[in-house]
Amino acid sequence: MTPETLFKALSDLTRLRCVLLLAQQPELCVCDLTHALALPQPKVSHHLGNLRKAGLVLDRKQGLWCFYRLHPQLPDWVREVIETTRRGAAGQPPFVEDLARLDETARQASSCC
Amino acid sequence: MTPETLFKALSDLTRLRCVLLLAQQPELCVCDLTHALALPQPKVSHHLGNLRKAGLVLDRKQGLWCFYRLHPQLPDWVREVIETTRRGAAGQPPFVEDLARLDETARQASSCC
DNA sequence: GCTTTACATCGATCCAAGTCGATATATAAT
DNA sequence: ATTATATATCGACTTGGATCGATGTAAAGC
Repeated sequence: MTPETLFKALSDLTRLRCVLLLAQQPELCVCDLTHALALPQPKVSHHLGNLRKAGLVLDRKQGLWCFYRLHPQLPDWVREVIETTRRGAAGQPPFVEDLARLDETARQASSCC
Repeated sequence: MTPETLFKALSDLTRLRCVLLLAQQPELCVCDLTHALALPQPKVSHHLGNLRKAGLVLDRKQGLWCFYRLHPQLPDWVREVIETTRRGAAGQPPFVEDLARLDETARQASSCC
């Protein structure tokens, strides 16, 4: 994982939003991410594919759903960059809204998975 | 300074190399950066302009030279991301070579400024 | 004044990559 | 089998942005 790979991955807002959500949850399925980000499913899926190719996330298929999580073997400095960014971005749009929508679907148990 | 702005700025290798060099020096002129990166001057200047527009660096004109430095009022989390990256990238190409070339010109006093 | 040096900008080209809609695949349920 | 749901992929279009060479600007020295 080179710095260039990491920053290219995080330079797109959709991917950044995915990563910051995944940094707060053990794992999330595509439909939960789609709802949290309020974006078309193909768009989210496309960017998750990019993150997978970049080595930032790992996916686990279970039945109909596909759960994504941060890659468990990320170098320390990469985890640190993500965590620092998460703290720096906390409270700012659109990241607050993403978390709010995620919490909402979790609380309603209307989650698909 | 939004996370998107920061990561877009750092997602280009030329800009990342500039920032990591500037993170280790109080300031550097364009010609020193050009030598350290071993890249055409218009290319370096162009990317420094991008970094300036992104609010990551500040320039100070003095006579014939233009000195760049990291913006003194960067948010803490931005400085932390840069510093973490610098540590993570230490010892890897092309960043080691950049530092070596920078030290070389400094030691030879063949520096233009 | 002229020349040299340092830096920025312009114009043109080109490629990566994001977006969107439609469709394919695959699993589960009835 | 058929249907529904979740996800991935494909093709077409479009845009942002990187690259390069040439030129412009501005300061310093002679």
